[in-house]
Order: sequence, then C-alpha cells, then structure tokens
Amino acid sequence: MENYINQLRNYHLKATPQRIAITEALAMYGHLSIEQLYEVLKQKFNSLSLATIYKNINIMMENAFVSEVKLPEQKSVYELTKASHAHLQCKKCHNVWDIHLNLDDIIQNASKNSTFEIESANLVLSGLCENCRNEK
Amino acid sequence: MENYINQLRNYHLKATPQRIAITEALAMYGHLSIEQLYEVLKQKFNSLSLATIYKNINIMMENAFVSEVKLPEQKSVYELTKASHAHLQCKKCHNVWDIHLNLDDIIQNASKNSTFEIESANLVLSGLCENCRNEK
DNA sequence: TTAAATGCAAAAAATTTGCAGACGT
DNA sequence: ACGTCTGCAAATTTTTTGCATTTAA
Repeated sequence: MENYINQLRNYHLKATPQRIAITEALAMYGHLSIEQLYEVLKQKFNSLSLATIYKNINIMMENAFVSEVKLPEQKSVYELTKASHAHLQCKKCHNVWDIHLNLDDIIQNASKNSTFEIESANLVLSGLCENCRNEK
Repeated sequence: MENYINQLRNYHLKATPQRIAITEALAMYGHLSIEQLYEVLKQKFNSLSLATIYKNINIMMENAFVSEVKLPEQKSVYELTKASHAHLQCKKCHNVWDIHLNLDDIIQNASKNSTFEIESANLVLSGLCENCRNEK
C-alpha cells in the first residue's frame, strides 16, 4: 500500500485512492479488463465513474506504469508493467497468465529472416488452462 | 477474380461484388483496417455503407476466410487467412508484413514451461521497416 | 424463387471530453 | 495554494441492428 504509493510516484503519478486501488487490483488479479477493473473498484468507491478508469488507465499506460495486453477473440486486459514476457490465454475461462519465455531469442531469430530492425515481441499463446482442461 | 468468387464460395460466402472487392483489396494490400477497407472500396461503390464492411468482415471471420491481426498501439488490421505465421509491425509507418517463422517451435518450447495445452501462437514483432529506418 | 446481402438510419456500446468541486502534494 | 484528479453529463467514436429493397444462386 505504502509501497504502491511510492511506485505510483516513481512513475510521476499522483497517488489518489482510485489509482492505488487500480494498482492493488492489478497486483492481485494480474490481468483485468476495463470493465473488470470498474467492477472491482466499484466495491470500494460507490461513486466511481467509468471515465476515471479510462483516464487513469490511459495515463498509466502513457507513463509505462501499466501495459495493455491485446488478445485474440477477447477484450484487452491490463497489467502492471513488468520485464518482457509472454502471455497464456485460456480459450475457455478467458483468464490470462504470464509466461516467462525468452523473447530475445525469438527476436534474434526473426531478425535473421527480415530487413526489419525489430525492437520488441508481443506473444500470446492460446489454449486450455489446467483447470479447464480437467473439467472435460 | 473468378478465382476470388470460388474462394468465397469455398468458405460458404455468397460472392457479392462488395465481398469480391474486399477479397481483392486484402489480396493486394495484405493488411487493412476497417477504415482503410472502407476508403478503398468507396472508390468502387459510391453508395457503400460502413455497415457493409463490418457485416462482411464479421461473417468472413466467422467463416475463417479472413483473420484479425491485433496490434500494439494501433487499430486491428485484417488479412486473408493463411497458414500460421507471425507479423512485423513498423512503429513509424504502421504498415504490417507477414513473416514466416516456425511458431510450432515456440509452442513446443512454451509447452515445456507450462501446464497449458497450447493450441496456437500469436506473435507480433514491432520495430522499424527498412524504408523507415533509412529515412532517418 | 428464395434466402441472404446491401445501404440507410437509428440504436447500442465504447471511449473521450469539459467542467465544477474535491483532493494530493 | 496549486495544479491535478474525480465524477458527472454530454459528446464523440466505433460497432451493431432493423428494415425495405436488391441481388446471387
């Protein structure tokens, strides 16, 4: 909590209660959509406005405190910015997990096959999570 | 052209002039956004409605004739469905290219590090294309 | 001939903006 | 105290829907 206040400040973001709550929610759940963030924070702030979520997520992305994860077949989710990693998306429950693959290898390999100067890689792996796989 | 008519029919899509034109545009340009498709087709059909683009792209995706490519920091583009491949996105000119990497290797490697049953991989590599790199 | 597609207008959904009052620093 | 943030309402943007007419097969 104190921790989140300082983290926000490190990214030049005023530590308002709403922003602290967004940070807490993302730290706890890992990946949330705009609508999910709204539902979670709504518990704590009953006068919360969706516009506040949008404004905050936008400025948090501009300041690289939060990152957007674009996913096939579902709405984007947002996460606290971390070291480069890939994502696992469950096609059944739609939850998202981090997976720590070496994206640099992929970038280097791809660089051999192109004239691009590749700076970053965005990888989403889709399938069934352990839970959903066992359910059927 | 005849060719596109049959391709559309293979995917259970009636070959209307608008759909043929969408197919031609995607075959020619590779990757186009909704708005770009609208602009391109508008040349040919001056009574064209944006709703027609949306309806067609949606049904073409349902029938797997067209695929959506979600990109970091820019609107989705659409392409004719092809064998599995990755994408290169230029951060300057915002154009998109296919790159034929072996995604199966990536999937197998990731599978070792997770309990997921991974079915597919979605990879977008971002950087500068040759043109934009040379311009500065 | 018939089911489906088109284009239009309207509706719905998603996102952004402006502003007055509240709040963090 | 100052500049920024919040919540609200309104505006804008994006996407979908309903319907009359047209069209592909």
